[in-house]
Amino acid sequence: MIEAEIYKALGDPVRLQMVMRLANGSPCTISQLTQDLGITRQGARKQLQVLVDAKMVQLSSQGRETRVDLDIATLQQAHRFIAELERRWDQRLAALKSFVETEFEH
Amino acid sequence: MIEAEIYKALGDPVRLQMVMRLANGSPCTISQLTQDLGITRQGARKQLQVLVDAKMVQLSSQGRETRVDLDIATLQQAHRFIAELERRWDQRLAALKSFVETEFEH
DNA sequence: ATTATACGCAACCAAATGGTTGCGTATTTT
DNA sequence: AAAATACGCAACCATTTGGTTGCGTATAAT
Repeated sequence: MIEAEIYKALGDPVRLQMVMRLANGSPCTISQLTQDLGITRQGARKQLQVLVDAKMVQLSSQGRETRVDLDIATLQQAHRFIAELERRWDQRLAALKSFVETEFEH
Repeated sequence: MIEAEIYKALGDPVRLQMVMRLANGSPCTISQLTQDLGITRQGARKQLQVLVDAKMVQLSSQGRETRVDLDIATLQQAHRFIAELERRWDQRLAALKSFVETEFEH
Protein backbone atom coordinates (compact mmCIF):
# COMPACT_ATOMS: atom_id res chain seq x y z
CA MET A 1 0.00 0.00 0.00
CA ILE A 2 2.23 2.81 -1.26
CA GLU A 3 -0.96 4.79 -1.69
CA ALA A 4 -0.71 6.55 1.66
CA GLU A 5 2.48 8.31 0.64
CA ILE A 6 0.60 10.34 -1.93
CA TYR A 7 -1.78 11.76 0.63
CA LYS A 8 0.96 12.25 3.12
CA ALA A 9 2.68 14.39 0.53
CA LEU A 10 -0.40 16.58 0.18
CA GLY A 11 -0.98 16.58 3.92
CA ASP A 12 1.15 19.58 4.77
CA PRO A 13 0.17 23.21 4.16
CA VAL A 14 3.48 24.11 2.56
CA ARG A 15 3.49 21.14 0.20
CA LEU A 16 -0.15 21.54 -0.70
CA GLN A 17 0.49 25.17 -1.53
CA MET A 18 3.38 24.13 -3.74
CA VAL A 19 1.18 21.70 -5.63
CA MET A 20 -1.51 24.34 -6.01
CA ARG A 21 0.94 26.84 -7.43
CA LEU A 22 2.31 24.29 -9.84
CA ALA A 23 -1.20 23.38 -10.92
CA ASN A 24 -1.90 27.04 -11.57
CA GLY A 25 1.09 27.20 -13.86
CA SER A 26 3.12 29.57 -11.72
CA PRO A 27 6.82 30.01 -12.33
CA CYS A 28 8.55 26.91 -11.23
CA THR A 29 12.18 26.99 -10.32
CA ILE A 30 12.97 26.00 -6.77
CA SER A 31 13.69 29.56 -5.73
CA GLN A 32 10.52 30.88 -7.27
CA LEU A 33 8.50 28.16 -5.66
CA THR A 34 9.97 29.15 -2.31
CA GLN A 35 8.65 32.71 -2.52
CA ASP A 36 5.75 33.64 -0.26
CA LEU A 37 6.00 30.41 1.71
CA GLY A 38 7.57 32.22 4.64
CA ILE A 39 10.34 29.68 5.05
CA THR A 40 13.90 29.42 3.82
CA ARG A 41 14.88 27.86 0.53
CA GLN A 42 16.41 24.94 2.36
CA GLY A 43 13.23 24.37 4.28
CA ALA A 44 11.22 24.50 1.11
CA ARG A 45 13.69 22.18 -0.56
CA LYS A 46 13.11 19.53 2.07
CA GLN A 47 9.36 19.72 1.59
CA LEU A 48 9.85 19.60 -2.15
CA GLN A 49 11.82 16.41 -1.78
CA VAL A 50 8.83 14.80 -0.10
CA LEU A 51 6.79 15.60 -3.19
CA VAL A 52 9.54 14.18 -5.38
CA ASP A 53 9.70 10.97 -3.35
CA ALA A 54 5.93 10.61 -3.67
CA LYS A 55 6.35 11.13 -7.42
CA MET A 56 4.07 14.12 -7.36
CA VAL A 57 6.63 16.43 -8.96
CA GLN A 58 9.65 15.97 -11.16
CA LEU A 59 12.84 18.00 -11.09
CA SER A 60 15.01 18.78 -14.09
CA SER A 61 18.20 20.76 -13.80
CA GLN A 62 18.68 23.54 -16.35
CA GLY A 63 21.90 25.47 -16.01
CA ARG A 64 22.12 26.83 -12.52
CA GLU A 65 18.44 26.48 -11.83
CA THR A 66 16.16 23.51 -11.28
CA ARG A 67 12.85 23.23 -13.00
CA VAL A 68 9.92 21.83 -11.01
CA ASP A 69 7.02 20.13 -12.75
CA LEU A 70 3.85 18.50 -11.50
CA ASP A 71 3.42 14.80 -12.21
CA ILE A 72 -0.21 14.72 -13.19
CA ALA A 73 -0.32 10.92 -13.40
CA THR A 74 0.12 10.63 -9.65
CA LEU A 75 -2.60 13.17 -9.00
CA GLN A 76 -4.89 11.20 -11.24
CA GLN A 77 -4.08 8.05 -9.33
CA ALA A 78 -5.07 9.73 -6.06
CA HIS A 79 -8.21 11.00 -7.74
CA ARG A 80 -9.23 7.55 -8.94
CA PHE A 81 -8.58 5.98 -5.58
CA ILE A 82 -10.83 8.39 -3.70
CA ALA A 83 -13.50 7.98 -6.35
CA GLU A 84 -13.35 4.24 -5.77
CA LEU A 85 -13.80 4.71 -2.03
CA GLU A 86 -16.89 6.77 -2.68
CA ARG A 87 -18.23 4.20 -5.09
CA ARG A 88 -17.93 1.40 -2.56
CA TRP A 89 -19.54 3.51 0.10
CA ASP A 90 -22.44 4.23 -2.21
CA GLN A 91 -22.79 0.54 -2.95
CA ARG A 92 -22.95 -0.20 0.73
CA LEU A 93 -25.65 2.36 1.26
CA ALA A 94 -27.59 0.96 -1.67
CA ALA A 95 -27.31 -2.55 -0.22
CA LEU A 96 -28.52 -1.32 3.15
CA LYS A 97 -31.43 0.48 1.54
CA SER A 98 -32.40 -2.61 -0.41
CA PHE A 99 -32.19 -4.73 2.74
CA VAL A 100 -34.44 -2.41 4.67
CA GLU A 101 -36.96 -2.27 1.86
CA THR A 102 -37.03 -6.07 1.60
CA GLU A 103 -37.46 -6.57 5.33
CA PHE A 104 -40.25 -4.09 5.72
CA GLU A 105 -42.14 -4.39 2.52
CA HIS A 106 -45.81 -5.22 3.14
CA MET B 1 -6.36 26.22 4.14
CA ILE B 2 -7.83 23.47 6.28
CA GLU B 3 -7.66 21.29 3.19
CA ALA B 4 -4.30 19.77 4.05
CA GLU B 5 -5.71 18.11 7.15
CA ILE B 6 -7.85 15.84 5.03
CA TYR B 7 -4.89 14.46 3.14
CA LYS B 8 -2.83 14.28 6.25
CA ALA B 9 -5.53 12.07 7.70
CA LEU B 10 -5.28 9.71 4.74
CA GLY B 11 -1.51 9.89 4.71
CA ASP B 12 -0.82 7.08 7.13
CA PRO B 13 -1.08 3.38 6.29
CA VAL B 14 -3.12 2.55 9.38
CA ARG B 15 -5.60 5.35 8.87
CA LEU B 16 -5.92 4.71 5.18
CA GLN B 17 -6.65 1.07 5.91
CA MET B 18 -9.32 2.11 8.35
CA VAL B 19 -10.99 4.30 5.76
CA MET B 20 -10.80 1.51 3.20
CA ARG B 21 -12.44 -0.94 5.57
CA LEU B 22 -15.17 1.52 6.39
CA ALA B 23 -15.75 2.17 2.71
CA ASN B 24 -16.09 -1.56 2.17
CA GLY B 25 -18.78 -1.71 4.79
CA SER B 26 -16.89 -3.86 7.26
CA PRO B 27 -18.04 -4.12 10.86
CA CYS B 28 -17.34 -0.86 12.50
CA THR B 29 -17.01 -0.67 16.23
CA ILE B 30 -13.67 0.58 17.47
CA SER B 31 -12.55 -2.87 18.55
CA GLN B 32 -13.52 -4.46 15.27
CA LEU B 33 -11.76 -1.74 13.36
CA THR B 34 -8.63 -2.45 15.36
CA GLN B 35 -8.44 -6.07 14.26
CA ASP B 36 -5.71 -7.01 11.78
CA LEU B 37 -4.01 -3.64 12.12
CA GLY B 38 -1.24 -5.17 14.21
CA ILE B 39 -1.40 -2.47 16.84
CA THR B 40 -3.17 -2.11 20.17
CA ARG B 41 -6.66 -0.72 20.56
CA GLN B 42 -5.25 2.40 22.16
CA GLY B 43 -2.88 2.91 19.29
CA ALA B 44 -5.71 2.48 16.82
CA ARG B 45 -7.86 4.82 18.86
CA LYS B 46 -5.34 7.59 18.54
CA GLN B 47 -5.23 7.18 14.79
CA LEU B 48 -8.99 7.09 14.69
CA GLN B 49 -9.11 10.40 16.50
CA VAL B 50 -7.07 11.95 13.70
CA LEU B 51 -9.77 10.85 11.27
CA VAL B 52 -12.42 12.27 13.57
CA ASP B 53 -10.61 15.62 13.82
CA ALA B 54 -10.38 15.74 10.05
CA LYS B 55 -14.11 15.02 9.92
CA MET B 56 -13.55 11.90 7.88
CA VAL B 57 -15.38 9.63 10.30
CA GLN B 58 -18.05 10.10 12.94
CA LEU B 59 -18.35 8.27 16.22
CA SER B 60 -21.58 7.39 17.97
CA SER B 61 -21.69 5.60 21.27
CA GLN B 62 -24.13 2.69 21.51
CA GLY B 63 -24.20 0.96 24.84
CA ARG B 64 -20.72 -0.18 25.69
CA GLU B 65 -19.46 0.05 22.15
CA THR B 66 -18.74 2.92 19.80
CA ARG B 67 -19.93 2.89 16.25
CA VAL B 68 -17.59 4.28 13.58
CA ASP B 69 -18.97 5.71 10.35
CA LEU B 70 -17.36 7.25 7.33
CA ASP B 71 -18.20 10.87 6.56
CA ILE B 72 -18.63 10.70 2.83
CA ALA B 73 -19.00 14.47 2.44
CA THR B 74 -15.39 15.02 3.42
CA LEU B 75 -14.21 12.37 1.00
CA GLN B 76 -16.18 14.08 -1.72
CA GLN B 77 -14.57 17.38 -0.83
CA ALA B 78 -11.13 15.86 -1.21
CA HIS B 79 -12.22 14.33 -4.48
CA ARG B 80 -13.43 17.64 -5.88
CA PHE B 81 -10.29 19.45 -4.83
CA ILE B 82 -7.98 17.04 -6.62
CA ALA B 83 -10.20 17.13 -9.66
CA GLU B 84 -9.85 20.91 -9.67
CA LEU B 85 -6.07 20.65 -9.53
CA GLU B 86 -6.15 18.37 -12.54
CA ARG B 87 -8.46 20.69 -14.38
CA ARG B 88 -6.14 23.66 -13.90
CA TRP B 89 -3.17 21.63 -14.96
CA ASP B 90 -4.96 20.59 -18.12
CA GLN B 91 -5.84 24.19 -18.83
CA ARG B 92 -2.25 25.14 -18.47
CA LEU B 93 -1.16 22.45 -20.87
CA ALA B 94 -3.83 23.54 -23.32
CA ALA B 95 -2.61 27.13 -23.10
CA LEU B 96 0.94 26.02 -23.72
CA LYS B 97 -0.10 23.92 -26.67
CA SER B 98 -2.04 26.80 -28.15
CA PHE B 99 0.93 29.11 -27.63
CA VAL B 100 3.30 26.75 -29.38
CA GLU B 101 0.93 26.26 -32.27
CA THR B 102 0.47 30.01 -32.67
CA GLU B 103 4.18 30.71 -32.60
CA PHE B 104 5.12 28.06 -35.09
CA GLU B 105 2.19 28.00 -37.42
CA HIS B 106 3.24 28.60 -41.04
C1' DA C 1 -22.92 -11.37 41.73
C1' DT C 2 -19.13 -12.20 39.14
C1' DT C 3 -16.73 -12.03 34.99
C1' DA C 4 -15.76 -10.40 30.52
C1' DT C 5 -16.01 -6.80 27.12
C1' DA C 6 -15.57 -2.15 25.17
C1' DC C 7 -14.00 1.75 26.14
C1' DG C 8 -11.44 6.35 28.04
C1' DC C 9 -7.50 8.88 30.15
C1' DA C 10 -2.75 9.75 30.91
C1' DA C 11 2.13 9.02 31.10
C1' DC C 12 5.78 7.65 28.62
C1' DC C 13 9.09 6.60 24.65
C1' DA C 14 11.63 6.40 20.15
C1' DA C 15 11.48 8.04 15.69
C1' DA C 16 9.94 11.17 12.19
C1' DT C 17 8.98 15.90 10.80
C1' DG C 18 9.51 20.80 9.85
C1' DG C 19 12.48 24.03 10.08
C1' DT C 20 16.96 26.51 10.81
C1' DT C 21 21.99 27.94 10.05
C1' DG C 22 26.54 27.45 8.01
C1' DC C 23 29.26 26.46 4.26
C1' DG C 24 30.71 24.87 -0.40
C1' DT C 25 30.18 24.76 -5.56
C1' DA C 26 28.57 25.61 -10.21
C1' DT C 27 26.56 28.90 -13.31
C1' DT C 28 25.31 33.71 -14.72
C1' DT C 29 25.65 38.54 -14.74
C1' DT C 30 28.19 42.77 -14.68
C1' DA D 1 37.80 38.94 -12.97
C1' DA D 2 34.44 39.86 -9.50
C1' DA D 3 29.98 39.60 -7.74
C1' DA D 4 25.60 37.63 -7.57
C1' DT D 5 22.48 33.81 -8.14
C1' DA D 6 20.77 29.05 -7.69
C1' DC D 7 21.64 25.32 -5.73
C1' DG D 8 23.36 21.01 -2.62
C1' DC D 9 24.97 18.84 1.74
C1' DA D 10 25.03 18.26 6.58
C1' DA D 11 24.50 19.29 11.36
C1' DC D 12 21.43 20.72 14.56
C1' DC D 13 16.98 21.64 17.22
C1' DA D 14 12.07 21.68 18.95
C1' DT D 15 7.81 19.62 18.15
C1' DT D 16 4.82 16.14 16.41
C1' DT D 17 3.76 11.49 15.54
C1' DG D 18 2.93 6.62 16.22
C1' DG D 19 2.88 3.56 19.37
C1' DT D 20 3.08 1.39 24.04
C1' DT D 21 1.66 0.16 28.98
C1' DG D 22 -1.08 0.76 33.12
C1' DC D 23 -5.23 1.68 35.21
C1' DG D 24 -10.15 3.00 35.86
C1' DT D 25 -15.16 2.70 34.55
C1' DA D 26 -19.49 1.59 32.35
C1' DT D 27 -22.16 -1.94 30.01
C1' DA D 28 -23.28 -6.82 28.89
C1' DA D 29 -22.97 -11.83 29.48
C1' DT D 30 -22.81 -15.94 32.59
